[in-house]
Amino acid sequence: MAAAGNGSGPTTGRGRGAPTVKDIARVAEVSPMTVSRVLSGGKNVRPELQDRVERAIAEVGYHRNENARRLRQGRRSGLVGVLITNVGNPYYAGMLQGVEEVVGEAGRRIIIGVTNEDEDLEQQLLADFLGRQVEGLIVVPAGREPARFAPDALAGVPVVLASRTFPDVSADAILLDDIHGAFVATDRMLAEGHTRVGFLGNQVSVSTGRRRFEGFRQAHERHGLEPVDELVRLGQQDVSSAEQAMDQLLGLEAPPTAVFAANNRNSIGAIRAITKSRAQARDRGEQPAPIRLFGFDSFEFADMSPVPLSVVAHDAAELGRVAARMLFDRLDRGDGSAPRLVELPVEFVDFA
Amino acid sequence: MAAAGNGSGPTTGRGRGAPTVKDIARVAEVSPMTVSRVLSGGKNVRPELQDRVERAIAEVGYHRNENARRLRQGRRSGLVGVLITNVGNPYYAGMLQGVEEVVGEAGRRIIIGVTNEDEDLEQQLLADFLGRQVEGLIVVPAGREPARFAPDALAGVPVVLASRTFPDVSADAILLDDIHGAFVATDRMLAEGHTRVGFLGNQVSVSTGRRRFEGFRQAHERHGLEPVDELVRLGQQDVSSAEQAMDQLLGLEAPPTAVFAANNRNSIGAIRAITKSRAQARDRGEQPAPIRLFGFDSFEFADMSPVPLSVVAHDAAELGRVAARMLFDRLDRGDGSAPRLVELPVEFVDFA
DNA sequence: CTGTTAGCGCCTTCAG
DNA sequence: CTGAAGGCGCTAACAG
Repeated sequence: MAAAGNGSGPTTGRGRGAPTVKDIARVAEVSPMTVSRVLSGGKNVRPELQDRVERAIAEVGYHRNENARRLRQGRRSGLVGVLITNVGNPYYAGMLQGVEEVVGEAGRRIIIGVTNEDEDLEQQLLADFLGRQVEGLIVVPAGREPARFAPDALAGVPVVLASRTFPDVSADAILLDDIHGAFVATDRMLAEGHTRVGFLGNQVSVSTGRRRFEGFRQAHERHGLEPVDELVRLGQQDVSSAEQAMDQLLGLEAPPTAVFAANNRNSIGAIRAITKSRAQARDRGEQPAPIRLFGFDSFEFADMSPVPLSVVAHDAAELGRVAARMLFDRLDRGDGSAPRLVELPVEFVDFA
Repeated sequence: MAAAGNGSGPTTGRGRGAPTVKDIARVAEVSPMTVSRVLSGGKNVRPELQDRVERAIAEVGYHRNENARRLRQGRRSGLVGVLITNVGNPYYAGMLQGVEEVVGEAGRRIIIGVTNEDEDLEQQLLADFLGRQVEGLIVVPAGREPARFAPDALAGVPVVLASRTFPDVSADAILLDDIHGAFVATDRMLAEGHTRVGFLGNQVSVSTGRRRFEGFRQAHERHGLEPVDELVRLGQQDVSSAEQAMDQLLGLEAPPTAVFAANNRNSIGAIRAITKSRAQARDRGEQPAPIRLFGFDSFEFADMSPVPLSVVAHDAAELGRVAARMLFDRLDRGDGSAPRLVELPVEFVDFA
């Protein structure tokens, strides 16, 4: 039925804006307080009134204003702010999925912000989220400013840094076992006899970039070697720039015989470049030199790569789930305890 | 400095909870109204007071409570509720990215809900979003209940249905050109001489499933044929169930010589099954029969498929952007105008 | 330019 | 069991 009569008369009083408890009260001929009681489960309300109120609610299509409710109760919003750099990257999408699972089960919701690796935008979104009374934050930090994640800067709202962190930040963080993963991958390639190993990765100003390069370097050190400068390419954020970087490596006079791609964007770019280059070689009637490729991050279809590939595999969704659990832990316990740093294990998988 | 002295005295009065305009007013020795004026740009405030207030704000780390502000102003939340079935599917992640771009540029934020194809959960999330005063909704509907998207049910909050819709729903919708896409793909395969063409897709209770099957059927009709019942497999929602379904098709006495996969999950599952089956055939020393594969949705790595593949390509992010623009159009114009239905064009791409 | 009053929608508190 | 009063944090509307 959904009362269409909308104007004068004391029926709904719905001039503009959503109906309120007052409107319901008027229709049900009770006080706003009784409406509120019914909305909160109907304890201590006479069944008859309960009924009248419920009918009125259905009639006008009332939805309780959760924000006003929380304001009065002095509670925060029930929102968790999630800040990622890019939803298009399946790694972050997977992480978001994991966060959502845990946050959703807790009856809370996610408000998302995409920073696109822009520090100013990140700062703006943080302020926006705080203004919206988020209960906590899960952030893949874009910039090099740990200060903005200090408790003071966030009005005491807890934050979990995900995937990336800072040297001396006072916040929980969940990382992958970047150094070890990169170390083992590189070590394996060096043990196979490769001496010129390429590196495609993030800027070292990003902690994942720094840590994965560190593992790469340590493996070289173990073999009495050093990374070859001209084979190191940093800063590729998407597949096409990664492909270009790999093209450049392949075009060198002495190209690498093996490559470590420090994330899935770079792995996929490398696969594309190698595939293209091999096709061109065959067109020229040459036998293309094989390239040993090891990538950080697994991804859908990694097992179908046209180029033999090994990966440092992990579970992005699990990282998201753990991040959310760490956040809730802190919400429950209060922010007394010291910041925690968790590193998720990685696996090594070879795809023929 | 961030005032540490936190207890007695009229300095901050921050017993618990975030500081408020009153706290700032006390510290700056002005009235709350002056604080409010400064927060709103400082028009009509003496520079000296402005300064005092700004200093106080910085000192206590104040963030304006956006929810209370909006309550007073009678404005809604500045949130757009986005309901999708699964963030892990790159198609929906891409769509989310597109929505975010447009919503973010408009200075609004996204609150997300993941329905996991669960109708009850969908209904619950819709109610939650309305309670949170979302300004609009973008929904990939999970169920078969158009009623819940009627204006009455949503308290007049506008909704744009994305990717899927219902026969007689009174809401804006943005779809892909499903029927035509499936028609052309199937028509091509039939024109190549295939007569037993498999179909892997959604249940027909989902509009994309229904529409894509309809295109499949129309193409058969055009060639004087009918879809072969035993080659039609519906309801695979993920890669592994799609792979199983394709396994079954390949195991038939007369397997299909061509297959139309109606979405990316089914395409990838089919590729996996075909690849596996071909490897097994080769192991037995047999020459595997080639399979013609055409998939709806492009996806990263489609061009690197180990099985020759053609796709009905489109831009998920663009679908998201258009959905968001349609929503804002309606917010601006008011809900006077009739519901709009937009169909995004598709392209046909062959990967050797 | 500044402060006071009042009220957004809701619910805690206290009186009946 | 029910209602009236008052206030969460903020800002329009109105005084000064």
